[in-house]
Amino acid sequence: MSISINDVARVAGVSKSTVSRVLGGGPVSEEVRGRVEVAIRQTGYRPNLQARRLRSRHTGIIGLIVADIRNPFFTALIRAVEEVAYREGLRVTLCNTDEDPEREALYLQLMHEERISGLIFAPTRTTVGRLERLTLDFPTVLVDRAAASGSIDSVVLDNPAAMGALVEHLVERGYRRIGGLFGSTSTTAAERPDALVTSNSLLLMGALKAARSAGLAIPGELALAGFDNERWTELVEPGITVVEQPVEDMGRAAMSLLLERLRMPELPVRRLVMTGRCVVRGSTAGR
Amino acid sequence: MSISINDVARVAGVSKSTVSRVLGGGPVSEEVRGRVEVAIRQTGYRPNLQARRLRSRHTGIIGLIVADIRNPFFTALIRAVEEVAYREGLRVTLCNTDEDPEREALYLQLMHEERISGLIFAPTRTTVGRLERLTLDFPTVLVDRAAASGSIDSVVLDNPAAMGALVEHLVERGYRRIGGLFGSTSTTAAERPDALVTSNSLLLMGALKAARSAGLAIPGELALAGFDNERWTELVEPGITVVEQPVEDMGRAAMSLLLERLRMPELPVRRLVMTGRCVVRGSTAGR
DNA sequence: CTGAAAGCGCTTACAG
DNA sequence: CTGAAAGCGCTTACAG
Repeated sequence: MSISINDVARVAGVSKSTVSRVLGGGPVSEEVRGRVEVAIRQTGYRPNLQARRLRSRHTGIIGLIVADIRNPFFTALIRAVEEVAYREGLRVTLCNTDEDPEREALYLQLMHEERISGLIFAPTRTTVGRLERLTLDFPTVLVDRAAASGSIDSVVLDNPAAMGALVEHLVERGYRRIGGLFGSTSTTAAERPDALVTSNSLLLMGALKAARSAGLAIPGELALAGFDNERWTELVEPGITVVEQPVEDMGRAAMSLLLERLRMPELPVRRLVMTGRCVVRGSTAGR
Repeated sequence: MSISINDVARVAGVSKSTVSRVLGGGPVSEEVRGRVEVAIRQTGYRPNLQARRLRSRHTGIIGLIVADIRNPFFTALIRAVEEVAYREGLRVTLCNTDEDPEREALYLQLMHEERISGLIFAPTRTTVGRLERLTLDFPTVLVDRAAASGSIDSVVLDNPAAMGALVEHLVERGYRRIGGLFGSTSTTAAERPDALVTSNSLLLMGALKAARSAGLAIPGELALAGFDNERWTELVEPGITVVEQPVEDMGRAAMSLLLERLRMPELPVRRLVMTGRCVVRGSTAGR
C-alpha cells in the first residue's frame, strides 16, 4: 500500500537500518547516502510518523489547550506557539475547551493518549483554582491563567498590577463606583457602576454594545476599560482605554520554558510575569 | 514505563487480544468484560494512539490547513470543524500557512507523513490557481477558496454574486469609481476611487483606519464595504456595510462532505455554494 | 467467546 | 560504516 522504508532499502540495495540512518542523520558513507537519497526520491517515500513515534518513544507533539478560541488573545497565542513549533520541527495539536471543564478533562485524557511531549495550557476558569489537584502526565506550561503558588511552570501577565493601574486611572478621572466583568463571575450586576472594567476584549465589546443600546453616554455616564489592545478599540468612538498584553511574547516564552523543561526536567519551577501597557483613550476621559 | 495493554491483560488474567476487544467493543462475555474493565481502572491504562493508528492503518486525524489564523473567518471555521470532529471522535491537526506557499507545501508533506484520514483545506491565494496540479494523498475538501472547475469537493461562498450585490448597491447609491482590496492583489492603488470593497474583515479594518488617517469622510468622500459581519463593523461610526458569510455552516458542511467521502470514496465530486447576506449600514449611504 | 501468532513501519542496541 | 534481530503497543485474521 503505502511506500515503506523497506521499499527504499530494496531499491537502494541496503538494509532498512541504513535507510533509517540516512533519514536520522546517522553515520553513513557518502556513497551509500547518495544511493539511498536517490531511492527516496525515486520511490517518493515519506516516513510514517506514527511508526516513528511508537518506536522512538517520543512524539514531538506539543499539546495546546486554550479556553476560548474566539478570544483574539488566544488566537494570537496560538499563532506564536505554532510559529515556534514550526521552526523546531514540532507538531502542535490544538484543543479548544470553550470554558467547559468537561471538555477540558477529556482533552487532557486525549493528550495523554497521544503521548504528547509537552503541553501549553490555558485552563478554564473552573480549573484554574484546582490546578494542584490535576495530574499532568507530561511537562506543562500554564499560560494566561495560573494560580499564584504553583508547582507548574507558567507565564502570566501581572494582572493585579494591570487591574490596579486601570482602577487607579479611573479614580483619578473621578469615577467612584467601578464594576468588573470577568466572564461568568461578574461582580456588577445590580450595582449601577459609573465605570466598567472587563478582563478581555470579547467582554469589552459586549459591554460597549450594551452601553450603547442602553443609551449611556461614554465616558460621561459610564467609563469603559478592559484588556487587549485589539484594533477595533481605537476605531470606535470614543476610543477604549485598554491594557495591552505582550501576547506573542507570552506565547514564545511559554514555548521556551517548555523546550527548556524537555531538555532539563530537573529545572526548578519557573514563573514568568509580564507587564501590560496602559493605553488611555477617550472612554475613560472623566464624568 | 507507560502502562500497556499487556499490563491490563496480566491483571485481568486474559490475553491482550481480549483486552483489545473490550476496548474496541468486540464480542466479549459479560464476565470477562467486567474483569477487564476493573483492571483498566486499577492500572490507569490509557491506549497509545500511535500504536493503534500504526496497526489499524487509519489515524482518524483530520488535517485543517488555513491561510491566515488571524482572520476571524478562519477562527470561526476552525471552531466549527473542531466542534464536529470532537463529536465524531476525530482529532484535528491545525496548520496556519500565513499565506506562504512554501509553508503550505511543507504542511501538505507533513499531513502525508501523519497519514491523516482527510483534509480540510483553505489554500493560499497562490495555490488556488494551481490546485489541479497538486497531488493530495488523502480525501480533501476545499473551503472558502476553490477554483470553479474543480475535481475536489468544496464548499464556498458565491463570491461573484456577493461582490455583484455589493457593487450594485454602491452604484445605486451613486458611487462610480469602485476599487477593490483583495489581499496582495489590490486593483485600486492609483485610481482614486470613491468606494472601496474588501474581501475580508482584516482588510476592511485596514481600509477604515487608512481612510480615517487620510481624513476622508465616510460615506461622503469614500464608501466602504466588505466581507464578514464582525461585531466591530456595527460599532464603528458609521457602521460598515458587509456581506455576512455563514462561516460555521461552511465549516460543518465541509466536515460533512469529508465524512461522507471517507465512507463512500466513489461519490461524485460535490461543490457546495452558499450565499451571503448583505448587511447595509452607514458606510455606503451615498455621496 | 478466547488465545497465539503475525505484523503495522519504524529505531536502536548489538555484532562485526 | 553496515546488517540482522528485537521490539515499540497495538489490532486482526486464524484457529479452536
